Amino acid sequence: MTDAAANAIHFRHQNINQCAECSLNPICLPVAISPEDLYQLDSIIQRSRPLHRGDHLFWEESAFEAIYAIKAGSLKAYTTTDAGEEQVTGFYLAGEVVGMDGIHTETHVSSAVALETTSICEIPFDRLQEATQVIPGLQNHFFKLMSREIQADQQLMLLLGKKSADARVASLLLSLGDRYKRRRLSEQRFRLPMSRSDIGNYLGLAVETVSRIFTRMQQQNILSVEGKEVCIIEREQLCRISAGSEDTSCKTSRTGS
Amino acid sequence: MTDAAANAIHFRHQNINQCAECSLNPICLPVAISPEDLYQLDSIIQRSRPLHRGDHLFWEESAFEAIYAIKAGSLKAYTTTDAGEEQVTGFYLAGEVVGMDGIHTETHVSSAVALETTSICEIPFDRLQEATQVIPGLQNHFFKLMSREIQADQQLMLLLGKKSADARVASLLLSLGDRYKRRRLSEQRFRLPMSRSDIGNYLGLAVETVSRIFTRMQQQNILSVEGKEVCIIEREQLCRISAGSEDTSCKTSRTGS
DNA sequence: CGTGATATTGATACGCATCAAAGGTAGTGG
DNA sequence: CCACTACCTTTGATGCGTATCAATATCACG
Repeated sequence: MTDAAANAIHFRHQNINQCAECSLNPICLPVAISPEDLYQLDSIIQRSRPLHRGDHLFWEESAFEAIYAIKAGSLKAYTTTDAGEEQVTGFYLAGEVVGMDGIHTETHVSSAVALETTSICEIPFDRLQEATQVIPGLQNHFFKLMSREIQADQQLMLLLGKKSADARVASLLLSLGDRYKRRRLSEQRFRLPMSRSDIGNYLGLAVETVSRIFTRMQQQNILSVEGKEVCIIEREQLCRISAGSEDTSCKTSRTGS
Repeated sequence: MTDAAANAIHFRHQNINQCAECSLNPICLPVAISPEDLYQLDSIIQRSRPLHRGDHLFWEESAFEAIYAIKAGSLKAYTTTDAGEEQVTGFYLAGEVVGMDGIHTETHVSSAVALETTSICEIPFDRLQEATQVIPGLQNHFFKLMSREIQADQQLMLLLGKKSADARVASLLLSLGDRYKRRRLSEQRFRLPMSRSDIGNYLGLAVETVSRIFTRMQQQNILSVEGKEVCIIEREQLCRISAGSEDTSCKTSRTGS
């Protein structure tokens, strides 16, 4: 056992176990871990930094050293193309884990930047790996986290490859709703932490297109949008649009394989 | 060859260790594992099935039980949208590992089908997890494999979200070349295992568009295409097209994997 | 209250999908 | 071996969806 770990155990009686008390406990990394093991996990987590809007958590091409759980706030991740433009690869909300892209090359292939004031739990990867060898459920849980990232990415690929602009926006809104719901927040009424430009970039659309779709959906009483505040009025309809089966200006099947 | 490696192979002659003798050894799962551990890994791998063109390795929504290393041949993975169309999410060549999408939900979220006659090494996931607790480098290597999948997906997202049709096709060709190169095959001249329709689906393009781009690039002497046989003549140019800027300088070999 | 960033709205242009049809290729059975 | 079918690929003509350009309008913030 390392000195640091020994220290951590020494401190555990004086220091509160933040993981155990964190409201995100059921959806973050510590899920399904016994209380004793939770102490150990807690001990390797660093919680130094509060980021402000625009601050970077890590940069593309920087050395990969840790993964990061979001305690509060939100981030966007993006890569830079050879031509110098940025492509937003994901939005990360409280309770979600970011930075797993760098494991392979030991260098981050994306940058992560705070969209608002954001608190981070930093988990050094080498320490985490040691912990996975000891704490029973942790390795599997971490595998699942990575697998979820893969699933999410594949959903986005599908969206970018096949769906219309309206379907893309609808999908994003539904996804955000789902994720807020996991945190016991309202699924229908929430605040978009990112700009229209970020949304467009993420969805492969021009800003103007995103804006137009928001206003059109508002006119059709599917949404209510006031700046960054969104309220989903007709969830059913949004699902239908997201799935591609729209009745207004409907186009049926495209590219039948 | 090192003495250790020589010994290992000698030792193996009594109990055949296919992993040790596999030509894909340096790029597949067993990379960076000691000969003794390799033997243990080998023991949990099942090599029963040779797939024929069109045979499925696993189906979407089937239970997740194993991951699969490709010994020879190639696969495509795809998901099915709510509307019933398929979206190709990836092509997998010899030496690559497929099926990691299912870990999270314990159910596959994509199907995998052979593009040609294909040999598979099946690795039961529960056995693999046990092995990662014992074999030092294996857990890390597996993390890296998953991370590589995430990186590849993000490259594709970038491609689908930002790039022109020509850039998409160029990127795919360069990626395939890179991957063949890893296997010590020609980077410039290879056979496309998938149909034009698969390519179009994967890249978010119509079949006709893919076809047109192939012919145009052939006219410009960038490629030579004869059916499924492709030869990259002007790699530099292809890089430039892939990067999106028709005349800025080409970077060195793109990762792509 | 001014100043730059962000968001909306309209007009036009262009890339790619779609439709249509011919040309190739592989696989099958007479 | 050839003929035949079914599928895959290529090529051309046309239209739609979304980007782009341009001009306000609105918000954030010192």
